[in-house]
Amino acid sequence: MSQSTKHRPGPLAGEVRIAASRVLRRLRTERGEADLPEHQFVVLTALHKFGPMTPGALADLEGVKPPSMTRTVNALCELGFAEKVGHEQDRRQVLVALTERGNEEIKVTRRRRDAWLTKQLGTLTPEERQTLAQASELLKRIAGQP
Amino acid sequence: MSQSTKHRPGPLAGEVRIAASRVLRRLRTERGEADLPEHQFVVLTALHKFGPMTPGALADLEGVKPPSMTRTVNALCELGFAEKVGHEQDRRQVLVALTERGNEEIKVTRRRRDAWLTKQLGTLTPEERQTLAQASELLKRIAGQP
DNA sequence: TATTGTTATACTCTATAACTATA
DNA sequence: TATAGTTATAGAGTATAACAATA
Repeated sequence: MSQSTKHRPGPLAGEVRIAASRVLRRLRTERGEADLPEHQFVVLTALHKFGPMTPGALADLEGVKPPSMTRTVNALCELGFAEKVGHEQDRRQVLVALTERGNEEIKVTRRRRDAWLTKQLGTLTPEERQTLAQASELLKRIAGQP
Repeated sequence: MSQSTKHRPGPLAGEVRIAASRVLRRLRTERGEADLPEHQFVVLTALHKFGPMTPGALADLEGVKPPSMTRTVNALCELGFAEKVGHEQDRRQVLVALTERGNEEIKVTRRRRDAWLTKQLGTLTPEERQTLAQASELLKRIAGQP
């Protein structure tokens, strides 16, 4: 396939999808036995990023139904990584907040997961790393905030 | 965070991981109702790429245990996307092969999944697309073949 | 005896439907 | 009556252990 072909949006889409899939697959492979399940970990990172949220808002954000999020939140609470706080105005609602232990867990897990990728990136030239930094910005822009 | 900081392997690893995660999450969101479950689809693509394989080899490749792969392969066979063929030399083994319908399914699914990403890439400049093309190559190199 | 694949069984995560408490 | 969250129950997908067939 020619270079110019790969720069057209259609063919490039396949290239980007494959590249992203393979990197994430490798990152998953490098996942430690002690790591939290992914669906629990992403809730911790959401709480870290947006602050305390209701289970309903977390369910919407993660694209699961409320009963599933109830389970996930309960598991995180039992592990001591999150806690439920009553909403002050609306007593139907519950706010889920990150605990100090949860915050620490995020940091440790990220370090462990990124170890392999960091090593690989170290084998690239500074120019290649710059290309990846720019590409990361573009991809995040395309994908939107969440 | 400064530009130079992001170009160091450690911080860059986080950026790359986040960017890849978000793009794949959006792609999953855009997934059609008619699409095969991911674990079935990746088996079809493996058969497309490597040709007929045993269930055991597929299990190793996808990182699941043999009983799980038996289930997945059976589902694909019932859908008519794959078929089992007896091994000629070693009659303990079974070869799983892609059918013509399975081949067609791969093409259709890929087109559907990449539609959203293609549209997003169309909003970028040619230079930005070139950056993404180069980055895709780098990421595939880092991640290795599978 | 070792290997390949399957069956039996249990656990996890998800969903839909029904229920409780509050607005 | 509507909304937020939970509980009850069922459906996928995966794993471990035990089994059958073949080498």
